Amino acid sequence: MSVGISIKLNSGLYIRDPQATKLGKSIIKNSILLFEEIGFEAFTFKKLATKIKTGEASIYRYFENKHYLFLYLVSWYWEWVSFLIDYNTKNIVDPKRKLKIIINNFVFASKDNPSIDYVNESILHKIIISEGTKAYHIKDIDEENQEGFFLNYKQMVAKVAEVISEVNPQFEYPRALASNLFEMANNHIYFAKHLPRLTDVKVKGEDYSEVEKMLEIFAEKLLAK
Amino acid sequence: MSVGISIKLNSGLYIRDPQATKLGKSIIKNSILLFEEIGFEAFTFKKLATKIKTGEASIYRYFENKHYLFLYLVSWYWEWVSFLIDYNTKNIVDPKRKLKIIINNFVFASKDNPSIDYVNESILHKIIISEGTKAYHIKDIDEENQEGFFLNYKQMVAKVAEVISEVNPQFEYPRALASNLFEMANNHIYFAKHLPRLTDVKVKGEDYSEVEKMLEIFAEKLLAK
DNA sequence: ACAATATTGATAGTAAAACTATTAAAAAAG
DNA sequence: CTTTTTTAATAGTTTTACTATCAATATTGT
Repeated sequence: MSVGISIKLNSGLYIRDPQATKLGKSIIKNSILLFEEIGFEAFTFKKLATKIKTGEASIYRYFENKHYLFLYLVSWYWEWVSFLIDYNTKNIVDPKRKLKIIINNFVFASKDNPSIDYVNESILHKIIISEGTKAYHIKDIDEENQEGFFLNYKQMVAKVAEVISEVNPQFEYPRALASNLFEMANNHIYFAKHLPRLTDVKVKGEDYSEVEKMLEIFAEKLLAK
Repeated sequence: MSVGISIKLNSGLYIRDPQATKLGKSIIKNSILLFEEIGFEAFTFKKLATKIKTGEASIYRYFENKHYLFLYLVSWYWEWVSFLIDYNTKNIVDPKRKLKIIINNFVFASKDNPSIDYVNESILHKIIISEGTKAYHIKDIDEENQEGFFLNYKQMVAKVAEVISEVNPQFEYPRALASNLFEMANNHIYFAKHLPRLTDVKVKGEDYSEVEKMLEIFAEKLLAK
């Protein structure tokens, strides 16, 4: 039985709603796998089409190009983390505990029972860690922002910033800390794996607990009164 | 008169040393301008060749491809910031003052008298802000790291981490804080300009002083004993 | 159940990007 | 001032990024 998660994303991101058809879901599912396998640069619609045994043109009927498909997946992730935060902080009143849970969700981004079968959240998380920021480091950032393509990220940051302000209403940078904790979580998992001299934490396999601990200490020190 | 800065970069980054010839210098100079004008994705060797009135093939004699040229420029920036830190913290003993100067260099990355005429450091800084992280968010990260292509970043981070440890020897994350201050400087200038709801600071034109202040406060709180 | 409509699969084609190769002309070095 | 290196000009190949067409298949509305 599904827990009833529904991920609604800006309809400007796609031409045809991929969640509405079998082929669309296959595009989502397999693009996540393919981005992880070969990386953003080498990813092409032709390769994806071959993988899911359809024509290149069929994919173009769903997404204008690789960038929009990627942004769709990244937006999905932002929504997913938002959902996790809501789900896991439900009925918790202590803002410090809430923030700890948020940090845990930034770092692990996982949930025991999977939500939507055609999205492998764990692989999606890996993509975000290695290249998630490419979704918004683009020349057309202002036009796309105008279209509301980054609302999911902003809403998630606003949600976290609110908790931060609850922890310490005097803290002047709640949004900056929120986005920084999110970015740091991804960055330092990446650094630990690939450029270890840029960090002090170690990760072994999927064990990111040192990253989590570091973020907790950072947050605690920054929000101390 | 030049101050005598010499920027030495890993020779694996290029096929022929661009600093050694007129055309090479023109490639450096104009690629900085072109990356800034049209962005990483739209940048091609053909367009660059047209801009500097040479053939595409001539550029391929200097750099294997766009990625290596870009990495060359980003490495230049890392070296440049390292130089600025050395230059501006010379003879200063108080580590807290040193760290303030480092933060100032992360945010402004500028120097009154220009160093090398064919590199516009101010435009290079803009490129780093908008897309610098693309240099190391790549599929071949481990192979390229093996080749030493990120040593300039690592050395810069090590240098800053040392100052951080001087400020507070008990602080457990000197490298992570060093890389984070650098990344935050770029990120929050970008956010303030393009995705303002992801930060709390404002930038007006080239005035990044709010970013600087935020980083100072972050560093101070994190390093308080 | 069946006609109307929408979606797909298969094929083909164009324009630009990402290179490689060749050779004559120009520049630099000994 | 001749040998060697470097560049300019041209041409060609493969791959990417995308558009168009249309018959086959699925979906939907009654």
